[in-house]
Amino acid sequence: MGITLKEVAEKAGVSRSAVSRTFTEGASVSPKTRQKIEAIAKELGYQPNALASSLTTGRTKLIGLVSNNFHNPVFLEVFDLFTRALQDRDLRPLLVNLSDEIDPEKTLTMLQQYSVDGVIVASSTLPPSFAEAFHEAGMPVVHSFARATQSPDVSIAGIDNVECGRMAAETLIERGYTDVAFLGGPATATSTQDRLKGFHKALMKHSHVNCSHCYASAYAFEAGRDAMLEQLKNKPAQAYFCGDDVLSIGALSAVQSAGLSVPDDIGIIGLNDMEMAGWQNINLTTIRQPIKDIIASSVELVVALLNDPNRAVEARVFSCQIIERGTLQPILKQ
Amino acid sequence: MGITLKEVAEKAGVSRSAVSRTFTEGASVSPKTRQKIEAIAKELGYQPNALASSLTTGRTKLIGLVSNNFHNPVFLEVFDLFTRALQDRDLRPLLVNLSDEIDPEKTLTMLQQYSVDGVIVASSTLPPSFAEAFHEAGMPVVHSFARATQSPDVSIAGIDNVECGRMAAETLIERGYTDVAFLGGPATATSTQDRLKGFHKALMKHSHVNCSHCYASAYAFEAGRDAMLEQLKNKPAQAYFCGDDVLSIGALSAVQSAGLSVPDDIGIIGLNDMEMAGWQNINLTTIRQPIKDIIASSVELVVALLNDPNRAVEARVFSCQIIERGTLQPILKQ
DNA sequence: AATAAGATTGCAACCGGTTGCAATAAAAAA
DNA sequence: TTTTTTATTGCAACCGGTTGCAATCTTATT
Repeated sequence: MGITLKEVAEKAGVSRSAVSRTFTEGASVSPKTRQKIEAIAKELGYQPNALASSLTTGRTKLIGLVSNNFHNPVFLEVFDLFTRALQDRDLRPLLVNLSDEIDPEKTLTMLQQYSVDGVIVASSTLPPSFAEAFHEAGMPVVHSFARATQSPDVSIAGIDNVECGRMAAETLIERGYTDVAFLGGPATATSTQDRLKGFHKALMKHSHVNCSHCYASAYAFEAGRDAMLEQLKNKPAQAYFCGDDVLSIGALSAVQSAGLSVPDDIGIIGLNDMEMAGWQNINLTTIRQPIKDIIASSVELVVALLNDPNRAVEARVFSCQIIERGTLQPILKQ
Repeated sequence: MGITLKEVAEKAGVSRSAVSRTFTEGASVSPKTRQKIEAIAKELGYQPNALASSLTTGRTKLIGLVSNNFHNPVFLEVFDLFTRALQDRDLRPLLVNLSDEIDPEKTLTMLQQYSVDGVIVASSTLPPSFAEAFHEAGMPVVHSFARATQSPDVSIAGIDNVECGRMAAETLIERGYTDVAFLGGPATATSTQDRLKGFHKALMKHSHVNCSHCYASAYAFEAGRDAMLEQLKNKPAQAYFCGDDVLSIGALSAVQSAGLSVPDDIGIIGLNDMEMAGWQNINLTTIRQPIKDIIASSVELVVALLNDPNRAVEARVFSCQIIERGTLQPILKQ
């Protein structure tokens, strides 16, 4: 389809090596020949074939971007940030939609066939074994939004979900709620488990506070709405820490459907601080996860990893912050 | 990094050709040798290198998925559907985030360097020239959500935006509104222009109806909100046809902030029927664009195009449908 | 001007596959 | 059993580049 090295070389009256070197950073070519070659290349519209060169250089500049949540609006932000960060470093995201996959096997072979330079697993719901499978196959991997562990088996970038659970609990206590609940995401997700753990642990110290929990089937609007509707059938808690913002919005909608008001009847606090949380008709009090930093860090890590395959596995954990909006009672005056 | 053809061939005591043929659909290998080779390949963990083979076959199975709107939630649905449809056909989406690019040049060379088999431009705001640039470079291209023309220069799949404008206008008239407006997306987008055109044209026939229009700077929440806030400073219209759903939600939020109610004080009708439009706390009356069909069609088209490069350029135009929810006055009794 | 040091260049082999062609083997027909 | 026909296989060239090495050309040094 395109012009090849050989054609340029012939027209320029030089060897193929010369042309190759002209397009290779730091290779030895005299200014004179480089100029001649560049002129002819431009004239012919020559573009070096990245795939062919990857054969010898061993670099494709392809990064597998693997995710499984295409129903949570926060992931649009995630994809935006990832694609830009990768493009800025001259890397190309090969997007993999895992929606129905459980097994890393198929994805792994595909990524191997395309010799991606590295893989980023962007998900808080996939089990650690998923990223580990890539890692064991010898690929540079970063698991973004993964469980924060001191010594993970693959490099991770994310937040300490236990700590987030604690923050949520203390925020609710501060507001004077005495009957609170955790409305988590999928029970199997590490993020859900950790948030619940931190939430419980912090509430232990406050024996006067009643605490319960339940799960939504996914980090998605309908799941949150359904879970909250279920809660409303019996006696609901005074305030809910929801697994994430989209769940919160689902829950919010359920509460409103029931003719109750937020925060007067029921309080809600989310997690993520996605763009929508700040929309004035949602106005969700939430815990901000520093998505930008996590993603910048993830890309940085995967690049470092592919430059030095023996680099130690590393965990980058970012702290979160409460964003006060309108879905919790105001703080109690002491 | 990986096991190569040669290693498998040596261990199996056959030629490299034999191994290659074993992994090539429809190639001639005896069942006996195929079995032997497959066993050894599995044992060694051999994966054929897709990029190397692309050199001779001329097929990479890579499809450039080019978009510029990572702030409109409907595009999460779009990416979900595209990635799945492509994966189902054993194609890989190479995602390109155009957010800041105006010029197709850089993207074009990148896609050429990676020898993508085809390109899908998913955007209703990019000018037609963008997709045309790829087309002129000889790539199979489909422009999804493009302006519907009888004879486009590149294949397209989308809706007839003029017709949508008409539908919106007639819907508003049916409800008895006599002072209506179009709150469009970016004025430069063909989708905006066409929707306005159809809207105007339909209203021409109803001289008793007053009609105006304005533009939001992007298909995004804040843009819609800002535009509506601007409207509210003066005397706003009775009902607005908003450029799309996310603009509608922004507008909705502005109306509510102003202490007005929808649909009692101001009516709103959107376009797209994205998932969120159906959320019970949004409940937006809108025009459904058959995203699924458009995307399925786009992928079908690009596949057809790459199987037969001489295939005629084709336009696939889908019709839309009003989805009644709660942001317009009920229909007038005759 | 002669020599040494440094730059530039082309050759040829290689990256990991595919494929036309001719040679060989197996199956079918005579 | 011999001859045809058909299936399988390996050889070698090729896809579009890169790179170590040795040859050649420049430039600097003495």
